Amino acid sequence: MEYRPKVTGSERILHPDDPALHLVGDSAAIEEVRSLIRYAAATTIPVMITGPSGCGKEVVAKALHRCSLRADEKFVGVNCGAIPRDLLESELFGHEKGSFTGAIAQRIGQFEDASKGTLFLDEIGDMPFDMQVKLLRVLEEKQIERIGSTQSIAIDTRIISATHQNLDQAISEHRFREDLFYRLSVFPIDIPALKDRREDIAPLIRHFIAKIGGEAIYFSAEAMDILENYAWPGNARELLNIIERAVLLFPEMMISADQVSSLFRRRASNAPSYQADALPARFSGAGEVRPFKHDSDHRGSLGGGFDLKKHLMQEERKYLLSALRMAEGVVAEAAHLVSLRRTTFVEKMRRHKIERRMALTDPRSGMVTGSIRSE
Amino acid sequence: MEYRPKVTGSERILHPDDPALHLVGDSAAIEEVRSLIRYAAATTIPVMITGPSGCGKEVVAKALHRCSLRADEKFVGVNCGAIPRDLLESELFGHEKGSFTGAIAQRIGQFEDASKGTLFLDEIGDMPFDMQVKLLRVLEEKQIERIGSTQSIAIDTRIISATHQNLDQAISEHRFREDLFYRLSVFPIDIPALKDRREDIAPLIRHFIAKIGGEAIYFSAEAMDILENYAWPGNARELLNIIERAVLLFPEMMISADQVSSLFRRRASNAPSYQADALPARFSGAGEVRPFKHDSDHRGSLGGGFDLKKHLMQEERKYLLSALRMAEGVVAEAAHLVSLRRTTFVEKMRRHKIERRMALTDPRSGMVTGSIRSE
DNA sequence: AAATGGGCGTCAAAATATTGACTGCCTAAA
DNA sequence: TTTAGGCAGTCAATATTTTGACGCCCATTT
Repeated sequence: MEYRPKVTGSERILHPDDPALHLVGDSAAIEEVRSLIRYAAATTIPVMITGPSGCGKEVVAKALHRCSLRADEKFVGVNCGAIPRDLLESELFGHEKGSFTGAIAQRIGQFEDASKGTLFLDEIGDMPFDMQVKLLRVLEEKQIERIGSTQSIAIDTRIISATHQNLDQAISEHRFREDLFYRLSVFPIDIPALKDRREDIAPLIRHFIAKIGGEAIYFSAEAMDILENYAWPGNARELLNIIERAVLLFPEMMISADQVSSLFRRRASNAPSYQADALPARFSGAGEVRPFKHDSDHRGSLGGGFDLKKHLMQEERKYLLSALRMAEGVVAEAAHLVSLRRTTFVEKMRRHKIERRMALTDPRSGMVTGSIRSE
Repeated sequence: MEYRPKVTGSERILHPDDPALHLVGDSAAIEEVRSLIRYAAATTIPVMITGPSGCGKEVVAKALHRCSLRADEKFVGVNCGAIPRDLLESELFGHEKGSFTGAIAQRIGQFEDASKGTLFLDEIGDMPFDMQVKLLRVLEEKQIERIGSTQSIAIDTRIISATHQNLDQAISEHRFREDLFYRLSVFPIDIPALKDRREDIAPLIRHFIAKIGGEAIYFSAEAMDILENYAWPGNARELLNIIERAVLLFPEMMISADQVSSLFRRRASNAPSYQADALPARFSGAGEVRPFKHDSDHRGSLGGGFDLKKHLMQEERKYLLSALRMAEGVVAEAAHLVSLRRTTFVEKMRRHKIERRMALTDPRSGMVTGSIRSE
């Protein structure tokens, strides 16, 4: 909604790469994040990005990096929660050859690697307490020492940290150092959960579909309803996963509400290694005996939730009606239009309970030829 | 569809209704038009809107009116080209009772009607030469006389004119008065043809579908390609007509490229009065004898361009593959998913030449669980 | 008025599709 | 090693769909 003038000319000193191009969505929250990024990009003060997991904290960090003055330098990311506790120190600061068991060769730490650039400390809330101490010292002295070395190396690294944890609580529980917190959170950016900015869901879906790049997919109106009203506990990442599944499962299809539901019901066997472990459970639980010979056909759609025959019938019906309308009720021509024999068309009409006059209920008279359109 | 801001508060003197809300599209051209409108809205100088027919000149005029200081006054439109030449004077200036044959009663002209408001003179280029003289005099004197009256009435009307003609040429051919032109075109706004701002096509399509309001429609990727690359000689109006047809003919459907083509091939019988005049031509030309027994199925799609059976087969195939992928290649479960008997599913697979392993060619390993996504 | 031509609905034969039964394979449990 | 159970592939019986032929109706032309 915001209107930004195009600066085609010369200047543009500051934002070499406008972050609006990298964040998706037009919600007030995202616009706010955008302007925070623009502001922070002009500085090197430490930025703390908070928000539930999967809401795109790395994306924001990278956008910030890319429109900062360090855009041409390295962006290095470290997931402080994912790296085993005793490797984290080496990961961050590096080590000299032989400084501990397994230290076969010298190794440059991420701080050094990101020198002049940006270091992104993800899940900082999960950093072990003793590492927090070391990190704080480094930040204060602006220099590091590799493990096993006594030589200090000056660093000039912009720190962006992120966490999904409530650090206030972590501090009060003494799991996180308050002084470190204040040093990292000089400029806080909070990203709300996806469910609190539902306007962004549709743009994100479009973005993901385009980004994945394979065959396109389309969602029916009801399907979009479901997607926009889901709680998205996994936020944008979960949405991406769902869209990836959808593109894989339903390429070049119009995805119905039922099918969207089936996307959420994730398959029992998640790990591809085992193949049979979860399958029996699926079957034992579900119906199995199922006495045959229901006299009619419309059994209440089974496990999957959708029904090929029903779908094909609906599709056929829509086409029959379209053709009949195009032919203005002339069955012979309608049949011709969809490459059917007239008699076949008639039979199908009977099966679908379609009557010729249903094609003629056109409320509009003709095309608008006048020039002033009153409403 | 029309949006009128609630002026609950006090201020908001200038743009009570931002035109961005009424113009669709983000092309540079439209952005330019928007800022021109914003500028002109603050004044009462005459505005001349030029551009090919159907490109939305009335829309622009209304947007301008609605965000001008006269937004609360009347907006009156007159199509100078559509009104018979001898009625135009009366239409614009009104007449006294009995002033000419047929003047049964007194009539207020559009100039008076639009007093304090905005008068939109559409297709001004088609205005008869002698009317141009009279119009010029009115503009210069800022007062009118009803036909058959000698009383002058002061008017305070903002004039917006529009034409699809090249007025320079009309002037050089002495079909249009140069002095009138200069009086009307103080502030010119030119709207480019739709084909010169193709970025606007997709937003317009979305806008029209929403505006029409009925059941939604969807376009396949190739269908959108066609729509975006068509020349649109009728500009936005033609696009609207096409979308109206599409919504009517293909409600809640995903519209294929073939179907889009059929939207353009407008029906031979446009006038509903005759019904049989054009049909014979369509039939005599097309194939009729067509010796049966082509050994295979793929006969070259007939008249209409699309083929229900083929479509249903494609649809079926997509569903079979989806189900098979969801079931990770387990036919029995795939069948279950789409509510088919296993044997039926197998038969369909054979017909479609689908093999079980086609479901297993999944390039991605699993979901991304790490947190830093490199690209 | 009769003839022509196109369209509509119906029907029974012909073409297709669906289904349950049967067989064999494989794996996991006994 | 045997057994049990799930699954895939095939086939003939059954069910459904498609199709050409026929008769009727209406409007226009001769």
